[in-house]
Amino acid sequence: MRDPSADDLLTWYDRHARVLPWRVSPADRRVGVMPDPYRVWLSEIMLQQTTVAAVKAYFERFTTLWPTVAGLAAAQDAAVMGEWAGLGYYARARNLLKGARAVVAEHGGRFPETRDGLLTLPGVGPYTASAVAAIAFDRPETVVDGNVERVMARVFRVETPLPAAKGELTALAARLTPRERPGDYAQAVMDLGATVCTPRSPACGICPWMEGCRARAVGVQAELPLKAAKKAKPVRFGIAYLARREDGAWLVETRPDRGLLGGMTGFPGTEWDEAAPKHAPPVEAEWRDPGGEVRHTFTHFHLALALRVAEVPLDAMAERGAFRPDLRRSELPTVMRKAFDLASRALVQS
DNA sequence: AAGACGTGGAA
DNA sequence: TTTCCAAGTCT
Repeated sequence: MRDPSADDLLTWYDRHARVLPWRVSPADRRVGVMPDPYRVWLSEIMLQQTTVAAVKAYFERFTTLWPTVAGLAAAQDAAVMGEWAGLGYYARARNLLKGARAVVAEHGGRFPETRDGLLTLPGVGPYTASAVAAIAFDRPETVVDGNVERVMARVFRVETPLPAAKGELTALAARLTPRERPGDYAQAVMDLGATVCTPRSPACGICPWMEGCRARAVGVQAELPLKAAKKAKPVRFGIAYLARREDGAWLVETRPDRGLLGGMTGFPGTEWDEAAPKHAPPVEAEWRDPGGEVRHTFTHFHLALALRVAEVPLDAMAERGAFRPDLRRSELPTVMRKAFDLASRALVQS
């Protein structure tokens, strides 16, 4: 069986490319239009382990607030973290700022144009460096994301489970990468994976690579790629304390820069642990149990978060955190939004 | 090098 | 309800 051809995929892409806010269409690229490297980089960081649907609104918001890398580099940390809230993997936002500032301070405000140069930026790994080099600068680099791994595992019928198969899949992907139109090609393989060669029930009937697909030939396409078994998530428990001052200010703190929800705004509370939490109220008050609890699942554990709520006077002195009259729900990570919602309902009724 | 690191939508 | 997983990176 002959290998799939880049030409066949590019022809398909010319007709079926998704229209995305950060993308230059194949028709426009053909006449010399190139995307803004800042927008490509920003979109790639946002898209790490995150769906296109979730990214769109954040991308529009960020590019409206900060249209250039210099603008982003000059932003306040808290403003950027607040705008990233809800998107997840908050180390990306911290590295985004570091990356923008590095581009301004160390590269004269222009993005490095090579894979190796891009790799020096914080938050840019092998995938993102290749993607920006290919898409923004038309370098013939091979992008290997989850889509490409899946497509290669099927087309070449690789039955080694991930992540062990990663190197083999990367080599196979590199073999197919063309010298011509590498930017369009990179986006084309990922579009193919996202819209045709999908994880469940791939649409082989409309696939430009159907004829060359080894998995399809023997009917195992839907079983590939194989993946190592996942570990069960433990349950962790904690208590969060939500104090609202008479003037409506909430007691919050900025979480430490490292670790879970690092750099984000949150409500003070106990550690989250598999054992029963010890009480640690951040301010003296008549704490009450609003009933119910916040349930939230992180990447590696389930959280059952009990709440304590209190109304406190204007002169209340907190041992932890600070009262924020201007706190917005939207600047909170999702687990804290859940706590905020539950506490708000409980405090309305008292 | 295996685990940490978020979230929401689909099945 | 649970599981899977989506344009990965860092340590």
